[in-house]
Amino acid sequence: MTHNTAPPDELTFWSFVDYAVHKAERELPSVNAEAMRMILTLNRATSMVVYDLESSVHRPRGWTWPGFRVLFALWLAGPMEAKTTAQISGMSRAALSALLNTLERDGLLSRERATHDRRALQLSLTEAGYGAILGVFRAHNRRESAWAEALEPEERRELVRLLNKLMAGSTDAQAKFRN
Amino acid sequence: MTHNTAPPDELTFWSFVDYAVHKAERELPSVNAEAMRMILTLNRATSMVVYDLESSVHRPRGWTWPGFRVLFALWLAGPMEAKTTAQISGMSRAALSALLNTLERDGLLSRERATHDRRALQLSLTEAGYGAILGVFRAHNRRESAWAEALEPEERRELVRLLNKLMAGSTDAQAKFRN
DNA sequence: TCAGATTCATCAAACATTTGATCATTTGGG
DNA sequence: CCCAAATGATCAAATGTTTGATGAATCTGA
Repeated sequence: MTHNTAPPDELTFWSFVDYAVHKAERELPSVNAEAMRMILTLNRATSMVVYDLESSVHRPRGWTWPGFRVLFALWLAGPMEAKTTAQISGMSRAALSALLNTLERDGLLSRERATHDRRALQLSLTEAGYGAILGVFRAHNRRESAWAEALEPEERRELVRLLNKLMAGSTDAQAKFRN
Repeated sequence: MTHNTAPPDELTFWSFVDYAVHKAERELPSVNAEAMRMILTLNRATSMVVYDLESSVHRPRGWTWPGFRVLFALWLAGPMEAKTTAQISGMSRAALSALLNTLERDGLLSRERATHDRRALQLSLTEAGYGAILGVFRAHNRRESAWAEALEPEERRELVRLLNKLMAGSTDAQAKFRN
């Protein structure tokens, strides 16, 4: 660092955003500080929400966040091919393959060869899996509600609108998507 | 599912948000759909941004997202105790311990026992680490800029404001934070 | 029809993360 | 002063993720 400004005494996960943006602006004049702040804030906010949900809802019930995502998709969209499950729950096919070992072992879902294409895999919730996702989702949604109360209804809609616009713009940005 | 509505043919990572919220509303009348939509959208948007950054910037350079976060913190805040690094880069002390093995092996940072407390660890970037983070951050920031262009300047500020408000409200929500 | 290309799933190795245990050092109270 | 409690770091085992390779089934075009 050219100008070695000491960091404030208590630098936290959250206050680091402000600190980092200002520091980067001073050190690297070419930086796009607006963009940096937006992406950094987005990541930190999401990280806090996920940490809370995972540690207060999922882990205590012996679940993981990725496991929840798979069971959630299967609960809402019904039995489907593994390829689709990977798509809509946001993971690679290889990652899902590994994850399925745990979920199947725990008796939450079943893997079956598809009849129309013997390469493909058909996934479906077991009875136990169906009962479990119902209860876990209720707890999950209660925590979501607690988070949502931080904003006014109008603000929540605006946040969703802005995030949707961000995603819609990702094609222009030539963003990389999962296969 | 009580009403077995077939999912639309092409259910994608992104379109699943809408599908899931509507379906959950029908199946589970007690659901807080607003909250569900907000958190789901937040997670998916962030996930897309992170996937793009990691796969187009970090992985091709042999870096990982968590490794970048650590080097980034160290670059901006300067040498510091490992405990602080874990705090501001958002990981547990145990996770950082494991991550340091890789980063140290790759010659990007150095671990030293702190002089004032021989239990504590002092972390600092090596010359190589300093040079590397500079280059990687530049590329990282260019991708951030591309994402940011999806929104108008005023919208970017509003998004940041809303996310900050969400975080500020997390104390009221009794959210769980990392130790 | 059949051989090459494509698609689906899994495996392997490296990496990162979680919880809970262990070990070393420091601190604080009697 | 000294021992118990607290603190900092690491380890161990289980889980999940990435990239790249492999094997099986399906498709395609000559």
